[in-house]
Amino acid sequence: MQTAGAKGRDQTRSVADQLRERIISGELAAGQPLRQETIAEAYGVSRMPVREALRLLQAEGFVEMVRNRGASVAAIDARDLAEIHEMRVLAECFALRHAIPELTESRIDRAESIQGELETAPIEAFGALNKRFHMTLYEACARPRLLAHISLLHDAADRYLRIAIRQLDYAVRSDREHRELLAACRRRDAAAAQEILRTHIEEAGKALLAALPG
Amino acid sequence: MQTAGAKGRDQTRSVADQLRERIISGELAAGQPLRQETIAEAYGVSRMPVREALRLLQAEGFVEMVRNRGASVAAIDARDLAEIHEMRVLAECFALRHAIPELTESRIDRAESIQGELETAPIEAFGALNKRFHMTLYEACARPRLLAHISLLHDAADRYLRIAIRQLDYAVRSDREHRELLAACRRRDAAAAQEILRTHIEEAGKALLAALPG
DNA sequence: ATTCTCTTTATTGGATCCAATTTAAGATAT
DNA sequence: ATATCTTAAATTGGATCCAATAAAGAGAAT
Repeated sequence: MQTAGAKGRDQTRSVADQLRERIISGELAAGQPLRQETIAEAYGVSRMPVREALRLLQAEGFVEMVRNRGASVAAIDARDLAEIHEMRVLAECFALRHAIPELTESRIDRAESIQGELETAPIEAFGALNKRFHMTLYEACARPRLLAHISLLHDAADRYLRIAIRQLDYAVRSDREHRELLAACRRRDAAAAQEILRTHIEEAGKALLAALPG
Repeated sequence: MQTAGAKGRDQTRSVADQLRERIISGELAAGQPLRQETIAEAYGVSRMPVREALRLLQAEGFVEMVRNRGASVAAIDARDLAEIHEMRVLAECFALRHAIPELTESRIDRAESIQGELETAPIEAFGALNKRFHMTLYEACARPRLLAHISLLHDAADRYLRIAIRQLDYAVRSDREHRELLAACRRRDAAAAQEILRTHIEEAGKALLAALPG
């Protein structure tokens, strides 16, 4: 009998994925120390895959490591939040511009279906589904490096989202903007789509900032 | 007595830095397998810091890892080269736009001094000095996430640079464009500076593409 | 000769062990 | 009572050991 589902294959990746999710979800708060032994026990593995997972998450910017002093959950602040959304606007508008000429109806249908889920799913699923909606459209641009970059920015943004999500009536407007974006995509109207996306991301940033304590 | 200078502190970082440099320099060719034991012996450390270093470089995109089959130097191709330079234009023009209002004369002087070195230094130093020149200007924008992103893109681009650098009379034009960029910065002319930077990066991409075998 | 299978070998992934460093606590002096 | 020095506990970094997997090679059957 296995312990926590970490076993079976690629423990490093497994531990990294679970830790990342717990950091994004806010279960592990910013600044909280991440003791190797504790994590190892919790997942039923040795300290080694934990060490590699922490190293990986450090490279992704979710944890900070200090030599001989261990790892902790990376800090968050308003400045970083603003920067993430600036970078999202830049990268995602560019991706969308190049995706639109390559968009198939079937891909737009898939995005619309995800948007359908998004509108009925519980609020905890918002971050992941929202990311899938956006990525589904962008993937048509066929730029792996750019897509990986955007994916990371979404994960980074989701840390703030989970903090703010409760007092947020943001979801309603977000849904409307997603529908507008899909319509522009169906028309293959790159200029309009880009403009909708830009304000969509900027407004998301502002809403999160307003909900951020401090 | 120590072996290869890897000891002393933070072996993982040390090994990662040296491997990264050897990949960028082209000493380690694309696709070449990276055997843990071999690298460990070469640097006089055990396999463990090597494993963590490889994991780090994987996250940075310089090596590819397949479960139970080991690591190899990441592939390069024309498509990736083009993507890197697209992303550079996007990120660096944005960084420069926000840096220019914050530029001090002393910072511009520092960039000019680096450009001076660049024009006399041996060709092997071009990549590193070129990066320092650009980063010195951008740092004024005070956006750590963006700067880290740009830094990584420069390293990725340098892999192609080292391949092409020999048959390249690119350096002369690059120097002229750097001088023009500095002049625009001194005038605090954001629009002109951005335009110079955009063509500067685009032309670099084209020159590298032309020199790429295949 | 070729292909398939079995065995051997090389190599990675994970666990445990040891050393070095940092943090915390406790004793002592002022 | 406070500050400082000494010592002990906790924790990380690195090395070695063992197990699991995949590549390579030898041998047999067609």
